[in-house]
Amino acid sequence: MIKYLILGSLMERPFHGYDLKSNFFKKIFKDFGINDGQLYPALKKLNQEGLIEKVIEHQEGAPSRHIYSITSQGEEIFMNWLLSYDGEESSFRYEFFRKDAFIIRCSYFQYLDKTDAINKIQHQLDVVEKTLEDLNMAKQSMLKKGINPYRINVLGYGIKTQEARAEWLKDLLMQIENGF
Amino acid sequence: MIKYLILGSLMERPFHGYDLKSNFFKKIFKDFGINDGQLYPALKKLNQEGLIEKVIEHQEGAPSRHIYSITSQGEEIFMNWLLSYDGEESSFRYEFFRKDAFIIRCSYFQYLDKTDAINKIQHQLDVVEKTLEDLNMAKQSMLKKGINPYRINVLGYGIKTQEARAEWLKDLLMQIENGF
DNA sequence: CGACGCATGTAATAGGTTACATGATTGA
DNA sequence: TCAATCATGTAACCTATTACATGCGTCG
Repeated sequence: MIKYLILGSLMERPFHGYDLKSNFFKKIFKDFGINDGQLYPALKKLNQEGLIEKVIEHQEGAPSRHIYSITSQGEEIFMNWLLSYDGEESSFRYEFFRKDAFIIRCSYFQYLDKTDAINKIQHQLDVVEKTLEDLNMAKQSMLKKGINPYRINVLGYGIKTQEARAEWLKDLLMQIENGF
Repeated sequence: MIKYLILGSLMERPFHGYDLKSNFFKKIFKDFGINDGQLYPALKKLNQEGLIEKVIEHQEGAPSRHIYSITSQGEEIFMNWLLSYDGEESSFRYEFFRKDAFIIRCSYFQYLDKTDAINKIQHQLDVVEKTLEDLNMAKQSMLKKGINPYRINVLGYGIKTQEARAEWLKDLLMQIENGF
């Protein structure tokens, strides 16, 4: 997946590794980073496969930058992936279950007493509301920058799911307080 | 994570591997399976760690069953995990981005022409609506069986997020048709 | 002087998927 | 007879995370 995230970024303009990390992947909203251990080997591999090419830019008094651009072969691979449906079938299987630590725990809240369960749900609600603030701020900044509408809509999807999560948590709290 | 899913199942009653796979993980709703390559080694490891113990039940004309129960040490580990907040902080980071093939593609729909984009969104909407049907049916069957309310609510969360996704997709279609 | 930002990378480990391997019974 | 169900497991692989390693410049 990181493969296509990198190719997709390079469709826009050339990037060097640190640039991708800080400008593209990270700046959209806090905590959304990519780790070095995945990024640099991936760039190396894509370069070896001929999907991206690099120019090394030497800088005085600073480390050299390896500036990557997408090749025509890379563009072709990217566009094929973009039009394909790979990985879309099993969407929901992984989406809300098996990866979401809170939701998994929630399946077992029957083993907690009422107070502990309520505390855990309330804590999650606080996390979600903080997340929503961050996402809304990120959206405002994207709107200001005139970023393309699809990307803003993707962020909008994040907001929508977090809102749904908050509503669900509130409803769950109410159910527990009323003894289900 | 699989570790706690297994321990959590064994809190309810003893299970053997195939039983877990078919009754517990799979039957809740279609396509939610666990693969052998993960389950059996995990059971072995948990047994070695003393968190679960097994009794081998020989059957005539059928393979033996390895029936696992949770130990008191396993229960302790499980309850500690249940009360902890491990993995809950970074929830949204992974949830809607980076794992969801359709959403990732959607960020790059600017590179598709309008018809292709609409087709892809419509296809996703069909998938989501099919998923919603499955989830709603699963919920009905859980209600009939009298399964504990927390678990039904978890399924309800799945339904809620898929409904939000469907609404978002419809809204996106409208935006595109109106030229954003 | 120490922390942080810039900039690159490697190594070890963890987690998960796919494919392979076996073998009996049951139903179409 | 062929496929499916029951039942266990291993091996190879891919992906991702954490930690380690280097080194200069700047700001407090």
